[in-house]
Amino acid sequence: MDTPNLSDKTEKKPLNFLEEIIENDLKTGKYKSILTRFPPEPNGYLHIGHAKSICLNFGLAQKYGGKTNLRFDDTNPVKEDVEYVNSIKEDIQWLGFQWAAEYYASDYFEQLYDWAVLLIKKDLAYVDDQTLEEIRQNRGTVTEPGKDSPFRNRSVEENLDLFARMRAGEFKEGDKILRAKIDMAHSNMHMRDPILYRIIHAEHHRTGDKWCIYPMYDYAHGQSDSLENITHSICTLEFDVHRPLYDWFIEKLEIFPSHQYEFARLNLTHTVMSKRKLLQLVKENHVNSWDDPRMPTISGFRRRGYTPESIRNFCDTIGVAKRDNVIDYSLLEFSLREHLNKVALRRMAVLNPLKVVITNYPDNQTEELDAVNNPEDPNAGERKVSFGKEIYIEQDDFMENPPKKYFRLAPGQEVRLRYAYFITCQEVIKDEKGNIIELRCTYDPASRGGNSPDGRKVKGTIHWVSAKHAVKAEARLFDKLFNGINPEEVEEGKTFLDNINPDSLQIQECLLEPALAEAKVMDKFQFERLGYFCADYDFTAEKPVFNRTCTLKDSWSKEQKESEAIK
RNA sequence: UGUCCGAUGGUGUAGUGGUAGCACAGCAGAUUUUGGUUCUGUUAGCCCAGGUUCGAACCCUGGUCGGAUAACCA
Repeated sequence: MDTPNLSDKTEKKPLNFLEEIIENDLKTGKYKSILTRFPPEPNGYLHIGHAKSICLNFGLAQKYGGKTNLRFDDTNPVKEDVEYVNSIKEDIQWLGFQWAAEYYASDYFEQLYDWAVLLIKKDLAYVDDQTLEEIRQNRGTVTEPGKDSPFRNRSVEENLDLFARMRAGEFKEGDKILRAKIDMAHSNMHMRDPILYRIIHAEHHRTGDKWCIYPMYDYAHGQSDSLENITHSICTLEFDVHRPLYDWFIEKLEIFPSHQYEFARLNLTHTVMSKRKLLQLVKENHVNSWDDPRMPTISGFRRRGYTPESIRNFCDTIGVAKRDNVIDYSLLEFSLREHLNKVALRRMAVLNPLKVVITNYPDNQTEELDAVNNPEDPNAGERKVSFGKEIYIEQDDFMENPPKKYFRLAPGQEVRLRYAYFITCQEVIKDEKGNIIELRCTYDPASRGGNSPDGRKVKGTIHWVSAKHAVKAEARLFDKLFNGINPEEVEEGKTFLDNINPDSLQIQECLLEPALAEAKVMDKFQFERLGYFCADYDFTAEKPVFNRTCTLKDSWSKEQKESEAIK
């Protein structure tokens, strides 16, 4: 697929606050070049919110000639898995980015341990025997200071001994932890002797059973940044209150001073964005998989038919700032359509077929008509489509009693069959229940290709497939997974699951022009007047399966709905 | 209730003491062999109150509202 250059429109964009910081750091010589990192925990699949972070971290590095590391924040073995590691790598690459180096926080466990020993020796860390509950109690509240642990003043020697024995596996989970010795009365709760290490007797997906003590996020993250000489450590807003601690470790350990900057995470209307909830949707089978096309995961969007370009452009368009935001889903779709419109080949397919017999067309005749592959791209060329006496059109394209300004087919009304002929509806055939089952039309042989030599105009052009040549296929039509702009906003006693849209997936048979049977998995098309579709992973030539990525903008049906609403 | 962060059209995002701009969405029109695309026009905004200043979205003070934060998660 061609990838038009979408970057030209970003050239003159004003700087965001991160770019300002970086340009200043470069200008003042604080850094010669920048190094960012994308640090996911491998405990789930990446979602569109991560895409924002990826585009930011990799994009910033690209823009300023720096590099970006991929680092898995794998400090909690019970939640993590290699399945997630692999999916994360695939998603980043699919988005179009390549990391300079691949690291794991677990690579640093030995170094982190040594630094913990150093902190103990400096009397800046101690082993605490309090229970989880006691620790919670003694932490105080936002208005009251906490209380020092009775174990806070253990000797350096005792702490060293205890910590070594923690590592050696002498204690049960919860028996002991290592804490930093800072200030139990600090106004920032994160500075009230934060926990550095806890005991977890679990198999780690990389280090196996080598360790039974694991560093906490706060103790691991900044030091990992520092070890890699990360210059700009970019994370979301909720880590803002962690920054003093991030800086504290760097200062006490006297290591490379990485700096943390926070931005507002992405929120999308009609979507949930927490890994916990997405995991729940998968585990409880509300969707079929992490890459279900209705999921806001990167793999879900990929399977749905989104292009990496459209997602990157979206991330670029929404900008980055520090205020909370909720992005309108339509902006994502705009970005998608903008790209697909340029690159997707046009094809004809009928979702809800209505048979049309052209009474004055020769019985056994078949014609090959020329059709443009993409009016937006002359290089896309043309194709032939077969035409015959019997065709199918869309049920929506005929009305027996049409309203005003209905440009499509109606009794006595003439329309253009795209790339074919003008036809006029002469007769409506119904079954015994009164359902319209067939139309009898006449065609104007002089209008071959879609133009009449007498210059007469028709207002409507509709798509069609030849009955004799059409290929049956499965169409998967998606709607929003959730009702309501914010699915997390629920009444008492309800959960976001109560906002699930029961009609988010509709599977139906459809008819395709034959060229579509030759598609390859993930090929993207515009089915004219219907929307953008992409060949699903389940697609085979024998049984084509297409996902509707999104509909086309449709000012007609919108107008219709409004006028119906008035009635 | 402490600390921290934030507040510009419906939604995002610029503007850093001198005419509030851009995108999406909306609306209206033109073009169109997709009721698509494209093009044109248009509706709509500085949280409030004081202060500094010739001049404030921007600086100061005080409020208000929203968010984060009190896991042995990240």
